[in-house]
Amino acid sequence: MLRLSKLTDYAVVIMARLAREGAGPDGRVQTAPGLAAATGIAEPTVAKVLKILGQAGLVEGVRGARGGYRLTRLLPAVPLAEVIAAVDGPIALTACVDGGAGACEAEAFCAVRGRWDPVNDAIRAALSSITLADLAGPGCCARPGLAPATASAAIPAE
Amino acid sequence: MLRLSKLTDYAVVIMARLAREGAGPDGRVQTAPGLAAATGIAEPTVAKVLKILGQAGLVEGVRGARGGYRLTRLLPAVPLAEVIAAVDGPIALTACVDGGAGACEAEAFCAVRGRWDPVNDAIRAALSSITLADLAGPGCCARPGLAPATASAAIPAE
DNA sequence: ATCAAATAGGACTGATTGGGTCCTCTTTGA
DNA sequence: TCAAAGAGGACCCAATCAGTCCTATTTGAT
Repeated sequence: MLRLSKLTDYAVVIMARLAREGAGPDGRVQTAPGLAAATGIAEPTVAKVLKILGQAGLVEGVRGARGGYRLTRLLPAVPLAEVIAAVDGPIALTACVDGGAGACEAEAFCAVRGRWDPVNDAIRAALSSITLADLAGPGCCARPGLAPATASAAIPAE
Repeated sequence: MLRLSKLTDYAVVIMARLAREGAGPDGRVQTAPGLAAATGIAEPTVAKVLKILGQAGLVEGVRGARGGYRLTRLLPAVPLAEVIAAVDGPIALTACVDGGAGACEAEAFCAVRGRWDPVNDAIRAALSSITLADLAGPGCCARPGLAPATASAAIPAE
């Protein structure tokens, strides 16, 4: 069904939540347990997603007491393709493309070998043109001067 | 990794092979065992894929002795999105979109609810703009007047 | 009329993948 | 010195999918 993993879905939700909580670049950090409570996602899963996002450089982890996570970029600067690549791995519809020779046993017969590249490029382009801000919607990107939202703040009706 | 299923990959290969064998609309039919031999895909799997494609109306099955399959449309008229939808199901990156209410337990918290639609549309558009002819490449679409290729015919160097 | 070839449809099984959890170590503010 | 929180890795269970097989139906050929 061409679906992406749940982890990627969670990643988008969590990053949107980080932005709403004011945990942007150089902002306050937000803890994994706090984000779990705010999003309804299980705490260990939230921690796992944040670790992955941290390795990809999409969020920054602050260790120690009073630690937590914050975004390294504002949502409009984060293309969806980057989040998917961080969580799900490289964006490629078939295993052939990056597997090189030998990955496909029907290589000698394969009539479509090497022709998936335009498809993958098209998908990548589509996912790169959409940013997390598009997914999070207005009101999710905390702007300077705005009162920081708390976890109990009402979610704006959409 | 956003990968589509192997069955979809097989479907593209098989349909490209059908075109190359001259089994286009109103053309000769090609048997499942013959296609299996020509593509290197296991015969039961070929049969399974053809059955699925037949239900979707992408190929036409002729029953009985001397039966087989033929394409219902020429490759340039078959968008890749249609093949993927036939084999893998509807193209949607998340389960939320078509599940309606109640499909997501975090619905009340979900900050990105309903915002995946533009993403799905972008993916669908990208996959609809590519036809099987693009994937099969030149030489795969048998034109009237051309000598019908046999299974042992050399595959044109690409 | 009978047989053989081939599709149609469905059921079943094994393996791969990924979601989810847990444990330990390190860091750091109180 | 302690507690809170992230970092990293290992592990287990479940869902999904690929692949196979069986049976019924159709239809041309003998």
